[in-house]
Amino acid sequence: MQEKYLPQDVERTIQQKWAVTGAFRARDDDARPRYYCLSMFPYPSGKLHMGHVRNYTIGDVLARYHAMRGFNVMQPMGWDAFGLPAENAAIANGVPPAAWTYANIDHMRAQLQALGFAIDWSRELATCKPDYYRWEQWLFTRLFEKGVIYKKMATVNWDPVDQTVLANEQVIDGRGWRSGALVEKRDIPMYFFRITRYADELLAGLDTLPGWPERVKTMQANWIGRSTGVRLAFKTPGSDELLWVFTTRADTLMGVTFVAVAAEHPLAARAAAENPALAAFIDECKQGSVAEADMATMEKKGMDTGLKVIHPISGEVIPVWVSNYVLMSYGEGAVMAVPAHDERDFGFARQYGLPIRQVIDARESSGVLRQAIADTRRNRALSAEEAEFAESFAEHASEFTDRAWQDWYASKEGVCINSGKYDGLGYEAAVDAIAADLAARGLGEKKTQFRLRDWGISRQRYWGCPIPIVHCATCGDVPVPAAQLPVVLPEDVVPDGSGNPLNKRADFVNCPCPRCGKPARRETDTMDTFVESSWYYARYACPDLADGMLDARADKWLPVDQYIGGIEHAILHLLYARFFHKLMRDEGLVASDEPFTNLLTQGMVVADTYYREEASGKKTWINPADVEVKDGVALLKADGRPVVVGGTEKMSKSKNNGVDPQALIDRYGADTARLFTMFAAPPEQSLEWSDAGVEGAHRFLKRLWKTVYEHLQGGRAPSPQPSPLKGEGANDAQSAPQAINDLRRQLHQTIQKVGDDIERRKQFNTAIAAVMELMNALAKLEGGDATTRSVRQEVLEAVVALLAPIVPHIAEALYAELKPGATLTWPVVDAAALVQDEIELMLQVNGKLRGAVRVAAAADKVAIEAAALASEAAQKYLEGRPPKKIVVVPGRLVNLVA
RNA sequence: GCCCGGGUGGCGGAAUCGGUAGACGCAGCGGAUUCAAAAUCCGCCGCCGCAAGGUGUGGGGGUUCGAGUCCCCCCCCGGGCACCA
Repeated sequence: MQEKYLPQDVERTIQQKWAVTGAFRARDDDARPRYYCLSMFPYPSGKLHMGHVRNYTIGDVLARYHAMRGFNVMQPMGWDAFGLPAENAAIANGVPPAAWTYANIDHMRAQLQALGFAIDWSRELATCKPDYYRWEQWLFTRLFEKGVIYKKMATVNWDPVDQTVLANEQVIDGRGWRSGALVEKRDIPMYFFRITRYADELLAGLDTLPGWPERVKTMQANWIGRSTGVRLAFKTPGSDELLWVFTTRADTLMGVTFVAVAAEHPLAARAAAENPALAAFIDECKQGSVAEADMATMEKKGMDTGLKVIHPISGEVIPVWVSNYVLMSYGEGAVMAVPAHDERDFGFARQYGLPIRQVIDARESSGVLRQAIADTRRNRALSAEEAEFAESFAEHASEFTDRAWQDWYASKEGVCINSGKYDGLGYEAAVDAIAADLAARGLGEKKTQFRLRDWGISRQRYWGCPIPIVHCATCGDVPVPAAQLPVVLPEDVVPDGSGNPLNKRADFVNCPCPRCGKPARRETDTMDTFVESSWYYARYACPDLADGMLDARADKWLPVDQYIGGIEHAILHLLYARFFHKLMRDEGLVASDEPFTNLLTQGMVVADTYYREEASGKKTWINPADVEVKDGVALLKADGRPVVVGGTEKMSKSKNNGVDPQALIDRYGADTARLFTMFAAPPEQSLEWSDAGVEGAHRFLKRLWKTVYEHLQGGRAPSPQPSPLKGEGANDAQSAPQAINDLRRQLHQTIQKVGDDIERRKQFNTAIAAVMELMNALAKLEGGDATTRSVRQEVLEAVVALLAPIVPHIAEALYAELKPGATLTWPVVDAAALVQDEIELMLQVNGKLRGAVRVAAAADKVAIEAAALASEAAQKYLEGRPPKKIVVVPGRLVNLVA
């Protein structure tokens, strides 16, 4: 055995051994229980960043742990290879996206291999390869024929200078990222997946996923946004036409003071025909990006159309306004505005001097007021501000000050007022009564509405999976027949940033119509890259299948037992993948309803961002590795001049703040990199990157190596003894020294804890800490007698096994020295070693910690109370008076309440 | 703006079911070893205080014998918002 720990040597040797034995091959015909462990595949952006290392180490720890416990483990890897960054690189460097992508894949694969992940590389796939996307196209044509995919108009960001569609990310402050031109909204035809047809099932399915984090399920449920409300109509004077709106607050119908419609609403267009000012306003609304965040934060603007509608119950005449805060894509593209009880309506009404009518009495539900009332009841004096507020609320609520308003606007708790016959009704009763009255007049009904919209997948981009449709003047949109698939994307193209280069490729565009044979045009839009990532997990089961999308092997491996990926995918990717699984199920391709049984959402690895701004306003992002921070000033290492500090953000290509883990691996080895990332923070929490602490992880591994080396200098000791351990040369009645029994108890407690931390809690930092504590305790154990050496051997064997999922190279090398020829398996807890005779309880007096008492482990409440009362602390703090009450928490503490 | 998380020493974090706040590690300080340094080993290390003791988990209030943990209000930071992946 080498005296010194040389990670590079160890890792090279062990990795070669794994390669030779095919250690990570997942067998389709293995009868043992399977464990399909999947980490989200990376976008091949160039090199691994710390987020990848973290993600894949978590997956690897779980995969290796389960392998040690006897599971047939599959851990595959692939490449989410289509996407925008490849086109950006092409624009910047003139390299074809295909060549750039393949080069990146080769480099990143080598990095993953250097990290020693237990990946079955025989299942590797890349989504940009025709043998992968062919089946995506095949499924597309099937779904198109079924009507699950359809075509309609949709709004995109249009850069009028570059003459191209922009991604939301490419719109910065309402301008195109390259041209700087003001972005416009433009309507173009797109293909849509009818995900809304599955909305109910996607929502209900969340309840069948106990292995998913609650927060992810909540986010998805809110995203789907099922709401029951009322769809109701306002009549137009002098015509049969109806203006429909959807509302979840029909109980506030009597408080409607205006109706607001989206700029794209047909009614607005009609009014604008005779009103140039209105037409100009509608045009103005078309400026800016389509991103919802932008829509929601922009200044609310509106204009009176001059049109009037009639309130369906009161018959009142109500003005119709056009406003940019109403979205055409949600509900009916029109809302009934109740300024007293909706925040946006309220703001709008105040801005334009529209009337506000309170129709819900909800003062008790006010948070601020509730607190004030509670304080008053406790006779706490209110602050001047609170008192003033409470008073103004009580007396002048109807004056609609901004603050007072906030205290009733959104509540469903109050009862109707100022609402005629509905006065006094609560939320549900009022909605029911109003819906019934509307139904009787044919002006409304209860309706379930979803926030979720159909999934538009057309992208006006080159580097993506071609949409397999041919446009024929005679036959219309014709799906490409299965025999003619795949529609292959030419790989020799270099985009220049002005539109989709496929349009300029006659050899791609021109083709005969598959139906009538006449000359036709191929669709040049490609698919959203979320489509590829929605089914890759299934393809890993049969990546070599040449004549179908999936075969029977899919159900052998699916659903995925453990899925691991960034929290940033909590909604979109995970919802689309769940949706796709149901589409594949309904095509008979898989049997299960959900793709991922257990989900671990790792927190983001974040890092500081730095940039320099050019005169044009364009920002150049600078990698933190190239920046030096001195006395709070950030300087570029290259030129020593300052750069702007942009805040801490998710590591990303676009902000260029990824930290390259390669330096870490080169210097300390993969095991140190893995140990440190697992030790730095629990997986679900975000991790602010810093290099400090890596040394500590490396030191620990060196110490472990040295401890094993020194122990083995005296030869291997025999296997662990059965409990209870006997002392050396002692007779049967005499037990081993206390120190040895204590260490063995700690050892078996640690085995228990580490297994629980990995398997149930999925918290590896505490598992590592427990092993470190055990090693610290071992270091204090002295002596070279047979019993001591045997326990030392037992501890070291266990420590190496417990760490093996995290630091597999060093673990395997040390295990081979400790137990030649043996295979690493998970250590077994010796229950007898855990037994304790005496325990220490904390002693509190009036809830304050005042000391401790030692009692027998089996002591009952009476004995514990007696011991507590007899203690020094009790004498001192009770001053002779008997306690009023004694609280005993078994195994923990005793509290004397005086 | 809306939805979802988070906030604990100088730093990363621990405290799993309401029961010893700060495990483990980093940094720092002191010591041993060394010609010296690195490496290594030992010890100290929330804050105030000489001490006794007090105080302390973003801020304010509450429930409880007992609150980092539960409830109410507020502040700050991160993620997502449908064309970044």
